[in-house]
Parts: sequence; C-alpha cells; structure tokens
Amino acid sequence: MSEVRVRFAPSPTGFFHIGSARTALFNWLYARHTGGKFILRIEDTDAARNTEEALEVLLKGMRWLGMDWDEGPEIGGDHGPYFQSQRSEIYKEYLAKLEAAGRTYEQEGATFFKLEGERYTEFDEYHGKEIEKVKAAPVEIDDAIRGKVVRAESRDFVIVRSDGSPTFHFVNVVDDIAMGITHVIRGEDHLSNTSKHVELFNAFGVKPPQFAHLPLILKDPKMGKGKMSKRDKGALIEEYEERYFLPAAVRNAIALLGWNPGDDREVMDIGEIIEAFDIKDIQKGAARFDEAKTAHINFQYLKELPVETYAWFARPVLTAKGLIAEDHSEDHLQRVLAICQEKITSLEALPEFCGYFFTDDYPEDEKTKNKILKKGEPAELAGQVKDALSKVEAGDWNVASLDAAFNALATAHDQEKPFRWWPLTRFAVSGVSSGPDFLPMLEVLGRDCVLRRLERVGASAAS
RNA sequence: GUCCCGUUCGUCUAGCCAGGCCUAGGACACCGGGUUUUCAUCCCGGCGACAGGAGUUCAAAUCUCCUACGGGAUGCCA
Repeated sequence: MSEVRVRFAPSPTGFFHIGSARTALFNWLYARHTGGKFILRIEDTDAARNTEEALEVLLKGMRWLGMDWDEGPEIGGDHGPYFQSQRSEIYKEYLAKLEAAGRTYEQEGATFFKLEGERYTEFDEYHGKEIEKVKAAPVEIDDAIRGKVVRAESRDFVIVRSDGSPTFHFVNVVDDIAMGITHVIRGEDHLSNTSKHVELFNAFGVKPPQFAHLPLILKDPKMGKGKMSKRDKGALIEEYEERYFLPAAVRNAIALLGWNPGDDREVMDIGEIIEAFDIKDIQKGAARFDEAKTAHINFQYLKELPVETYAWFARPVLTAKGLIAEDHSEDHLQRVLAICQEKITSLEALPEFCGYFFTDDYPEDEKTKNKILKKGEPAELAGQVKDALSKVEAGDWNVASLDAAFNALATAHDQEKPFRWWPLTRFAVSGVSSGPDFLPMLEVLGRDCVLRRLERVGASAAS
C-alpha cells in the first residue's frame, strides 16, 4: 500500500509549452486520482538560461491551469530542496556510492558511468570514427503505456561534466530515488534514455519506478511536420491565457490529448476527469493539438457559466479594450452579457460583438451599410421607427412594449409583420447585421440610446 | 548507420490485450438544409479512415511477419 508519488520536473526555459503542460497534467491527475503526492521539481542545472522570470512563467502556467503541488517551490516538503541547483550535496553523496561500487571512472576531467559487459571497439557511423563500445546486458523496461521495451546500452556515459556539474541522466535518477518517486510519467522522447536510467537504478541497487512514456504532440499538419515546438502558433499556454480562454477548458482540452475516459464524454469537469483518469487509457500514437477543438470545448464551458461568473471573466476583456471603466455598473454589464453569452463562442470576440452597448463610437460594417442604406427610403424608415418607439415611455421600455410598438407601426403601414424596419434598426443601433436577439438588444440598449442612434442614421442616410 | 517507439475519417479518437455484435462508433472541422424575419447559437443531413503486402483462421481493424512512412535515442542539452 505504498503511496503513489509522481513528479513533474521541468527545466525553466521561459515558456510553458503545451507538451510540458500535458506531462504536468497527467502526473497531477494521476496523483489526484490515486490520492498520492504530486511533486514539482525544478531542473535548473543549466544556469545560463534559468532565470527568475523563466521560473515565474512556469509557476504561473501551472497555477493558471489549476494544478497545485504537494511538494516543491514555495511550499517545500520533506524531500527538498526542490531545485536541482541546490542539491549538489545529495549528488555528491550518490556519486560516492557509485565510486565505492567501482562503477565510475574519469576521463578528460569528466566522470563516466561504467557499463558492465565485454568491451570492444567499432567504427561508428554516427560519430564517424572508431569508438569503444560495451556489450551490456539488455535492459527490460515494463512501460505502463507501451508494454515491455527491451533496449541495451552500448556506451559509457558522462554523469559529471568536467566543470563538476552533474548531468541530466544522473540527477534525474538520483532525485527520483531520493524523493521516493514511484511512477515516472514523461514524454516519449525519454523512452530511449530509460535504459540509461535503469542501469543507474540498478547500480544504486534500487528498484526502478513504474515508467509511463507519453506520446509526443506533433504540430498541426498545415504548419509542417515534426513535434510541436514553442515557435508554433498555439503551442504556448500563455497564448491561451492572453486570448481569454477559460483555464478549465484548456485543461480539459489538454487532458484529451492522448487520453480519453473510454466513452464518448469530452467536456468534463475536473472532478470527472480525475475520477476517470488512468494511465492504462493513454494512447500510444502521437497526437496533434487541435486549436479548433479547444475553441469548441472553451465555448461549451462558456455557455454553461452562470452570468455572474461570465461577467467576472468578461469584465477584464472589455476594460482592456477601453470599452468600460473599472467601475462600470455590474448590473448593466450582466444585462448586456446575458443576451450575448449564448451567441458568442469566445471571450476574445466579445469586444467586437458587443462594443456598441458601451460606446457610440463603434465601427459600421460597410457591406451592411451599403445594403441597407441603398434599399428603399432609409431616412424615412428610420424616422418612422423613431416616431413609433418614441411613444414607448422610458419606464415601459421592455421587449413586450417594443414588440407592440413595432406591430402597431406595421399595422399603420398595412404590413402584417414589422420585418421591413428591423434590419435598418439593427444597423442603426449596432452598425452590424447580426448580434443578440433583436428586441432584447433594444431593451438593453435603452430608450435614449436607440432613439439617438436612429436619428443619427436617418440624418446620415438623408445626406 | 545502429537501436527503440509509433501508424483507424482532414484532426482528436472508440474498437485492438481476451478475433466474429464493425456494411468501423463518437467529437471537431468542412459542406448542404432547417429554425431563428438578425446571427456567430441551435437542430437535421452529408462527406470521410483500419498505411501497404503476406501469413494464421471458418472468420482479422483486432494475432504473426515483412515493407513503407512518421517520431525518438545515439550530447560533457534537458
């Protein structure tokens, strides 16, 4: 009944890539699913590119996606420190164990790990020269995703560089041992390295953890071949944050990259995902990140939000564009959003979609303008609507009264329905031909605003 | 070069381990129609895949082998 202990061990690069986020998420989900511990360990051995800012990007990304850690930076834990740059004493200790066991040797100032097996020299195509190789016994890896993988190492490898700094393979294994990691869930690019790691575990006399190698995330085929890199559009978590995606939706989309609950569910709340998550359901083949699908999931989340919450997310989007002030009336904001929420698929598009509710200075769609103003007698029609709506008192300005006013207008002109006046009116008050439902839109805009804009369009059409 | 991993609709995938219920299911995208006298919502429909070959079997998307393609490792990067 040993407790599950998993870790996410990123190297802070200044970016939080979707692939890293997926690795982090799967570890986190597994910990939460099993009631185990999720450890965040920072692999900051490459001093040159590890900065405070780079770490901040990472931690911010983790928090934005709602992943918390049980041990790691800022909160500590019983197996710290959680920065590799601060663990050199531990590495020295473990290096001594390997030395004592006679599994190391020095060459050109660097410390090598010595493989066991018959030695021979051979011309190596890749290196283009004769090199020493070792016939080491094949290592058997029981991978939770790929099954049994057998691979033999053939060369000794560096564990401490000539400048005294330990290498990735070494510190990774040492830390996993020292931190009591039970499951190593990581990208497939490490699968071939795993034989090195198992050699090291064996040399320390420690049973290796359960490995699970995740398929890679490839770039959108339209963008080219190969795995997704940080330069690809949509590859960075920051991008979704900036575009006002809901973190829960992005997390849901990432969870679906190479995993599914085994049934048709796609949009799931985090509790459901945690409950359903299991390593054995992870895909073997590489996946491609689909932005359109992420946008769709995002919309599903957006639709379900209570209007209060929707407004909480929408307010910063609108203030950023200068459409509303910081202290803009919450009631008014919610009345606007209530009629827009079901129509619009992303928060990013919100300013364009509903800007005219907040300012008179909104763009007019040229196509719509030409179509509507060229047809019939725009100035006359606008005047008729204005007269009809003027009869509705401010205190009575609601959908029912507006409907009645339009119908009265139709009747007065021998029309069965007021359709003739709608498109022009919509254009007059919003500058576009589409938007929220018509009458609710007028109601929310308010009497003064609607009459003012009708007058304006009437004047501009007449000129 | 050598070694390792992978390959189902354009994309994400179900099915594969325990072969028949698969004329291969769902979702996104796309296309068409409808509702909404706006519309980006919504509804209906369509398009569309087992990489190729050989073998095992009464029967293969499912098992075996080969080939092709994709990816990874082979770093004093992580």
